[in-house]
Amino acid sequence: MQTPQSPDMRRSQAIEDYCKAIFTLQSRGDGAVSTNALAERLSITPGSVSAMLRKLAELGLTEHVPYRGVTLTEQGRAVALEVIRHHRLIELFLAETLEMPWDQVHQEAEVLEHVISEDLERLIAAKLGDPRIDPHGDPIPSAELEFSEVSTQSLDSLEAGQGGVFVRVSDSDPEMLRYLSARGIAPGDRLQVLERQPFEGPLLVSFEGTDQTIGGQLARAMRVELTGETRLTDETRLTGEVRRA
Amino acid sequence: MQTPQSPDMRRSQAIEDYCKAIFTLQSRGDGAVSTNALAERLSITPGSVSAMLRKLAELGLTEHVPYRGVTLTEQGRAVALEVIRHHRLIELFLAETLEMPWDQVHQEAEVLEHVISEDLERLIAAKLGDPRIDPHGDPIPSAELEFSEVSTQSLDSLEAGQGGVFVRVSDSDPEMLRYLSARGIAPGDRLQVLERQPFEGPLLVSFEGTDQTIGGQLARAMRVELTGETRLTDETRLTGEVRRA
DNA sequence: AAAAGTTTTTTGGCATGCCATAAGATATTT
DNA sequence: AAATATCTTATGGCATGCCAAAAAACTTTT
Repeated sequence: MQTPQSPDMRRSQAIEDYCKAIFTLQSRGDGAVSTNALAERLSITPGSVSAMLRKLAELGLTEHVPYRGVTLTEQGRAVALEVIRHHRLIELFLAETLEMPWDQVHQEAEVLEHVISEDLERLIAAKLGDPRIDPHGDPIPSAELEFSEVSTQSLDSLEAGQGGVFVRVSDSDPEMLRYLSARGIAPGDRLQVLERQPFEGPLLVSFEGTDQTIGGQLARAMRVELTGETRLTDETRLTGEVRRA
Repeated sequence: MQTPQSPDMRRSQAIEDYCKAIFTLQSRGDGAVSTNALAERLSITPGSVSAMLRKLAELGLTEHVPYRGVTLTEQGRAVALEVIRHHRLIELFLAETLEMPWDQVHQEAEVLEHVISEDLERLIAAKLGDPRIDPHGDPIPSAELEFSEVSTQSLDSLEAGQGGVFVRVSDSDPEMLRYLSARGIAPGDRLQVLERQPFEGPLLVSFEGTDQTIGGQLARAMRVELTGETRLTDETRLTGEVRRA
């Protein structure tokens, strides 16, 4: 009576998740994505990934050189961008229209992104005024899947003296979101690293108005768009003296 | 690392669909639901249904007497009602908040009903003001899964002279919804059957203000809550003369 | 009521999607 | 080249569906 599972089986949820994960990993470390990295990201075993990569390649979504890693084709990139667009539109929609707490929208979007129709996507985008940025500060691909990639780096990678705009935090950790929110930190805030403690210690960071000590996973998850300016003198850097914006 | 498919496998989409279908069929024809009826409803083969019913029984969602049909347990009924609540809340939400066309919401809800969280359900319900009726005129189970079943019958089953309120139409057929909508007919309208043509012919039905000729599948899909009043005289019934409300 | 036919249900074999484990293959580092 | 890290290749399992054939139950005929 009707085709079994999905009408278009080139697009299961698992496949979309793989494309998304490859895309994200690809834009961090450049070049091909390793099987292991992918496995870790998706919380499955490398063996499973390996099998799936064969399928993705057959479908024309990726190019996979054995033992060398995988990259997305144009087609695969389109799949990834569409899912990411869905994800971020949904996050914003849930937060704005339904007032869902900021730290909860990701989890919900993770499922919904695979399930909404193109029509619903359009309606949501229209309702929100075709936004380009989601509540975590991530850019939202346009309907035509254009994507303005802003090159960011983790807060943890900054040197003392470097500053920029805190654009987003990995959206997958509600704990972090809650924590940052409670500390009054939000995407869009300008920041500057005042001091780095040695031995992988925390950073002293000046946000608009307040100074905060941030380290560990948090510093690694927070993404910063560099502005390049150095505003600290050698002296202040050495003493750790604080400079207000 | 993690349980394979669904975190709570007592609740896959397929399982929810079975419960919903059994519930619906059970409230139409009373008593147990036959394997075949279920198979037809779900557009799968009886063989597949048979296998699945064993699993449902193991999970405590149904009681299945071989060759005698299946009924829902309390637990199964709860699953069905929850999914139905999701479905109808989503339909209403899409129609009201996102202005999705009336004839499209069902299809979208059919998928979303299985994936929204309890939290999202609450937010949607709150946004809509905890409604009790969905856009098709179907009642929405409460958060506590109380369900006010209104006994309805198909328009086709009415005799000339009988009247009532058109409460809903099977929501699964967008064509019908479009058609009715174009004809200016909507759930909530009062109606009265003026005349039945013999040989399974169409009915002449008076809606608020206008008279319509309705037959075939349409008359069978439209559900009416009887009011019991007979407003036509013998004479008008015979002549088919129209009486306005 | 027994026999025969029809319908409904179950059984058994098979396919697909996706993941796991274990063992072997290849790269990289030392 | 040996050790280590990384990747692939079986192989197996689970969920869900299909089809075809066997079995059970109802119906009709005799």
